[in-house]
Amino acid sequence: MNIENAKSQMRKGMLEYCVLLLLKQRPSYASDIIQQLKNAELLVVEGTLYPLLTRLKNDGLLQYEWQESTQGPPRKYYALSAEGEKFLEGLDAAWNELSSTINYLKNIQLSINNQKYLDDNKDN
Amino acid sequence: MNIENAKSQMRKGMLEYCVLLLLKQRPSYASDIIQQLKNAELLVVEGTLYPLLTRLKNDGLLQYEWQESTQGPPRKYYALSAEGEKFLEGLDAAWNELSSTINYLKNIQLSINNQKYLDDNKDN
DNA sequence: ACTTAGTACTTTGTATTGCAAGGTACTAGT
DNA sequence: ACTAGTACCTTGCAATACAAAGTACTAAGT
Repeated sequence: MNIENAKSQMRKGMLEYCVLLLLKQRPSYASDIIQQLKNAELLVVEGTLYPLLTRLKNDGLLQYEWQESTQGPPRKYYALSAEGEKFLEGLDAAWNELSSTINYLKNIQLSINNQKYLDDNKDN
Repeated sequence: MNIENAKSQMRKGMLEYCVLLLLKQRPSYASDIIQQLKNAELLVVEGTLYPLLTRLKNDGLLQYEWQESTQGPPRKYYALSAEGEKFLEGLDAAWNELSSTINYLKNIQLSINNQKYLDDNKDN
């Protein structure tokens, strides 16, 4: 068990949210997204991102259009669809829920828990 | 693609963190943990939790001891090991990172991004 | 024209993990 | 015995992050 694997698991699911957040702000192509996430200190590799983008597109949450580049092959610029925007609102809600759950768990007062522990076991 | 699956993916990895947070506060057995997470609005089922606890124990992050119950079969009370406490500190750091990454992505100013977008494409 | 380097997109195979469903076992009350 | 309640465990499946390897296009140097 290493902490890297745990972090990778934490990223799971969050990545989808992060990518949609980025694309809400402006259309981007894959390598650009990877760079932006790197700026936000979230490391993602191609083998993760490309299947994710394809999946989101197949689910109707994203659209793309090809754009020429002066620096190499053409790029697929992805952007949120209307459905994608709605979906993102759902993820916002999910994130807020999860975030407050964890803050709740981090902040439970020891005294309260100890009291509950005593109550639960008073008949033993 | 439904939002429920997305939420489930978000929970992935977080669950491990939540369970360790709970166990840091007091030793608990599986059904108790499920109930506590329910109170925190995080739904978890047996088929998820038991393998997780076993895994954490095999990795040396948890210990357990059997305790008699007046209400049924004996219970396995799990508690953090010393190694588990260290690991939890690592997860705390990972959570803080992820949390600030997402807040960063949520708060990027549109104006800044639009400017960058124009810069990136000024030669097209 | 050929080669090399850089950029971009794609696919395959593996490991991890959440979850539904079904199973085992212990205790207490009828 | 039998039933209900509680607790623990296992199996099989689906979703997904990631490493690694592959394809294709452009531009620059020879």
